[in-house]
Parts: sequence; structure tokens; C-alpha cells
Amino acid sequence: MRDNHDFFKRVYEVVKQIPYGKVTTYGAIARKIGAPKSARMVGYALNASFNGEDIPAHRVVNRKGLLTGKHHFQGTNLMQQLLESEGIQIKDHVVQDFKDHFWDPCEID
DNA sequence: TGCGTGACTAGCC
DNA sequence: AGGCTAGCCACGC
Repeated sequence: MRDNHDFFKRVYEVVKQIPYGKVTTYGAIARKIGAPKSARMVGYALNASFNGEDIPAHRVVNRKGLLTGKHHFQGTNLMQQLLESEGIQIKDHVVQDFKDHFWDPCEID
């Protein structure tokens, strides 16, 4: 059963499993961990994930491929730079060919 | 203890 | 097709 504490932990586990050069969405993760309605919490969890965990939060974007969380990152374009470094094209803070780079956590399930 | 906010999503107008 | 509203859940004040 576990408590909501695991919710955050599960988010980290899923995000850490995101392959290089791939991105996913909050909803996909939320649904993967069994909380399709708590997509917001996923983003919240990622914000808290900076506890020192190796969470590639930059690989997590919203359903439209928009870098919604980039503003929460240290720099203004850090998130974008990281994604571009992985071969993902970003235009105006939006992932280009998003579905082409989209990685569904259900695939590993 | 209670209201408001937020890295979202889906549905309705 | 595009904009707005509602639902969800945890955390801060």
C-alpha cells in the first residue's frame, strides 16, 4: 500500500529510467505509477527531487512538449540546453518532434 | 485547522 | 480551432 511518500519515490524511479535523448510527460508518469489524476503532483515531486537524486527532470515535459518546468530550473535555458545536448531539438521552449522523442514508461512495464 | 497555489490533463463552450 | 473551467493531491502560510 505504502503512503504518498512512495508516490514521489516512484516518480523518481520512473524518471531515472528515461533513456538518453528521450523525454516523457507528467501524465504518462502519473499514470504509470497509478495516479493519472495526479499529474500535477508529478511535477511537484520533480521539484522536490532536487534533493540530490540523479533525476533527469529536464527530460520531463508537459503533454505538449513544452518545457513548463524550465522556469524552475537553476538557469533560464539550462533545461533546454540539456535536452539539446541529448539531440533533442527545442524551439521556443517547445520540444520539436516531441512524439518522436517521446518515451512511454509503459513500454518498460 | 483551513484556504490558496502549482513543473498537469481532459473536457466543455 | 482556441480559450476557459473543473478535477486532483500535497505543501505552505
